Amino acid sequence: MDLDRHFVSGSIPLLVMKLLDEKDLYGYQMIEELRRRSDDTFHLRAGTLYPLLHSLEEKGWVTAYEREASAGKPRRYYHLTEQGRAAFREKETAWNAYARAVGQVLKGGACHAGA
Amino acid sequence: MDLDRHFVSGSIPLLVMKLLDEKDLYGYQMIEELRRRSDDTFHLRAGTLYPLLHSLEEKGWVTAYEREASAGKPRRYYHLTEQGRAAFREKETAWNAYARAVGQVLKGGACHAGA
DNA sequence: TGACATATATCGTTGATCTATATATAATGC
DNA sequence: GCATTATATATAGATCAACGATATATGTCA
Repeated sequence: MDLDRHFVSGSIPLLVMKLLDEKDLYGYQMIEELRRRSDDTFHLRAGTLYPLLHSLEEKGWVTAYEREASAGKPRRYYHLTEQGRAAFREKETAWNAYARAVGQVLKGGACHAGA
Repeated sequence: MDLDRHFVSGSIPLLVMKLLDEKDLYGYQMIEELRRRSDDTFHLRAGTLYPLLHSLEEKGWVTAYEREASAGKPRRYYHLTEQGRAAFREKETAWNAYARAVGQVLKGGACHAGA
């Protein structure tokens, strides 16, 4: 990724699965889409994405199919399975809990209001 | 850490430095404090914290001094230097940018409002 | 012809975090 | 008295996500 590479860990699958939750995409497209949606904050590397997609496929979270493009190499589209969608929801919830907790500490947790 | 260990990377130094930005603490205390402030979300491990503190010391971001406790082993307190405070502010800004970008993508970035 | 964008893919390295283990002291239980 | 647990610090080895580098093939543009 970029920015500060040390905030990244684990959130890349989350972001990629979010894109696939909306519609099928091919790899290169995900890189561009992620860059666009994050206002140029995320620069996902090909060397990071493709192995990730293969690992998602092994887990049964995505399936892949090839389709010819009007020009250039055929594109490999990825589709999020039902299992993948469930995994995504879980990851999303976990991220929200995590980000909230970090925010809470950074806010100056000295006083933490109960409920 | 815990929760989902794959959201953690890089945020531990941030959280630890946040605690030290308020006052000097010893290691064991940081573990307890972080757990408390995050409502039991963060379970920082001793094997993670102490090597981290040593690396912060090497960078000149913290200094350490020993002080006797009323009982038990003497405690090693850590103090955030001016340099450390500057580094913390930077990390905090980077985290906020990162978390915001993730949130933006998760919100359903199809339409991204300019400005 | 060479450079560049598109598009997918693999390999070796780095490095943050984890688990396991070690030390020492004080309090608690048997 | 002796074992266990909590306090407190510390190191070593393993894991694994992400990185950079590299390889491939095609199409476009100069």
